[in-house]
Amino acid sequence: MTSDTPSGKAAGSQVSLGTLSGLMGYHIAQAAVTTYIAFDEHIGKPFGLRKVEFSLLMLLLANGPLTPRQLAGTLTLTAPTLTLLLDRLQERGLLRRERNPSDGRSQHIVLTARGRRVADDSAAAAGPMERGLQARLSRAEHAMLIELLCRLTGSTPPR
Amino acid sequence: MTSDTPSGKAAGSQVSLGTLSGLMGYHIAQAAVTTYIAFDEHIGKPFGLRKVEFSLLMLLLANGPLTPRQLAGTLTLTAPTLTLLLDRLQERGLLRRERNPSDGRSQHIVLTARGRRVADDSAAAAGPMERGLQARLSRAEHAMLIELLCRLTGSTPPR
DNA sequence: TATTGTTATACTCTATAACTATA
DNA sequence: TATAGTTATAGAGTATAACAATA
Repeated sequence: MTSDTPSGKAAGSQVSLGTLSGLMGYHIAQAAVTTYIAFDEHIGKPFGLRKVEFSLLMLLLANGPLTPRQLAGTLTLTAPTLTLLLDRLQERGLLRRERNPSDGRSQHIVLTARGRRVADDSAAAAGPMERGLQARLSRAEHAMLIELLCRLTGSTPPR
Repeated sequence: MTSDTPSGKAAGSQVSLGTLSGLMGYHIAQAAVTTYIAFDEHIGKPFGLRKVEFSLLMLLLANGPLTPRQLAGTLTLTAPTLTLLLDRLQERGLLRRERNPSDGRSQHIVLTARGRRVADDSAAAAGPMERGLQARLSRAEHAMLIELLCRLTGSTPPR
């Protein structure tokens, strides 16, 4: 951070955004900062998880064991990146790699008891996090925002 | 990228998102990927600009000369990061540093003629980029989306 | 002594390429 | 020969700390 103003309001407050103010990319990037701060406070720090790590745990929690290939595909990570990620989580005892008996090349990534607990607890912490973010929005607006974001990315909205 | 399926559809298609599907942070991160791809296509590649570089040019275009301090504050960059950024843009001849006669410590960052041209042209290219992103949204939905994002971040909406 | 900006350095993240093992 | 996953290495990006110049 650059602004050390006690209030938190940056010195650049009166700088005009110009073209940026009409661009979705800009506003989405700003919103990403907001959500990242909330994530860090509610999940990142308390559970020692980075965003990808949390996402990975959520995928295993929802789907049961998955292959590295499935995880990499869903999280849009390259294979080597995923390997390092799995290494870290395995070292922390949150998951283990199980070889597939019918195909020795592939694996199943399985949550350990401890991993499952961290996954459950961090998923629960996402509730308060989301309510904090919703503070400036009505319930309907929150749903609308997610709907519009899904439309923008071309993905299907939840439920 | 991990999915090399010709269609582009990843192998992880049938993986459930679980908790993630209700989290704004997740959807905003996904949307950020979409907007980044659009940026890269319309502005990044054609003009050889990264997002911060484009943003910086837009700020100078809208405000005229600014100090590094103002730029760092608005773009949420640390001072050293901004120095390196300015170095690169200066080397490309897009801007120059002018010392402030009344305070030798501070500077004014000024667009060169060439920098102004690149700023103008890339600002113009943002139009088609935005229309491409809007393709899946109505005009009203686009405005609504920006409005909701501003509300989320606590910033004041444009206009 | 405080402030503006720079230099030096290191760390995190992620990618590409080369490799091992299974099939 | 193709696929799943790993190791090795390198490149971007950004941060913290120490520094120079001005006030």
